[in-house]
Amino acid sequence: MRLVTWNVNSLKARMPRVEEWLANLQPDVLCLQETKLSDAAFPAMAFQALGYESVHFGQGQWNGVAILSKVGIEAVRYGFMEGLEVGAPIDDYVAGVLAEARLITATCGGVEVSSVYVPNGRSVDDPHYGAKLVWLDRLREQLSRTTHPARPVVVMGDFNIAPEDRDVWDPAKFTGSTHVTPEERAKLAELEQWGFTDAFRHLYPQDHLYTYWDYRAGDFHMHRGMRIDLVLATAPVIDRLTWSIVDRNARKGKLPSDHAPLMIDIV
DNA sequence: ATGGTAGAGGATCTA
Repeated sequence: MRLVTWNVNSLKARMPRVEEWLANLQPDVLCLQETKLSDAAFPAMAFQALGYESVHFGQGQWNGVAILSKVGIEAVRYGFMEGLEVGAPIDDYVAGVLAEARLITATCGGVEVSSVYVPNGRSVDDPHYGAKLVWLDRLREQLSRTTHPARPVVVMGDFNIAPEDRDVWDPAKFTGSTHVTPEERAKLAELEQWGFTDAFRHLYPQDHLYTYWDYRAGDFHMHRGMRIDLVLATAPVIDRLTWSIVDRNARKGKLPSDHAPLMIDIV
């Protein structure tokens, strides 16, 4: 079974690349982030023609997450449940971020899959940064309420967090920035303490392995990237894990996303 | 010189 996560940075702009890539790689499950589409505009029929069922949680203009599957889509949940309370007290701004289209969950082929687009945070002195930390608390609480680490669970997507300094091309360049702060990394660590393993890192300990490269200044060709797209998987999935890869070829060529697809295969 | 590009929408905001 092949599962993939890909921040496409506008599915409208990326659809030709996504269709070509799907036909070539044939994953069983594809999680998308940043579709930037309303649900009405989501091209479910085009994906159906390629053999995929799909569910989408969109809001137009920004955000938007989806799950495509060839192995069924059951028990779909859109965003967060009511009644979650962990994390700092929230104001209207944080509540607004929590309500955005950044999380969709479904069961595909017996695996509980979530496609996540974690808030960027912008800068550490921006309200968006606080909202990012609360968002990660809510994700953990929802998982603890709705599932269990003894079950096959995968949370994959754009976490907008580099787990370690070696997950950015030059740690010195990121001093004082979001994506690398101890607070963000602590939220990731709490998810791992609950029962997740970083599947790609579990297989590949090497440095200089990235999933995102800024469009600007030729960063991709200069190997100036960040590993901020992750597959978090529980032990029943890690036990079945055979390999993982970042498809850098999808970052090349005409009109690429700034993120590459991250894939895992499980037996 | 705090730069650069891409995508939203149609002036700037977001990443």
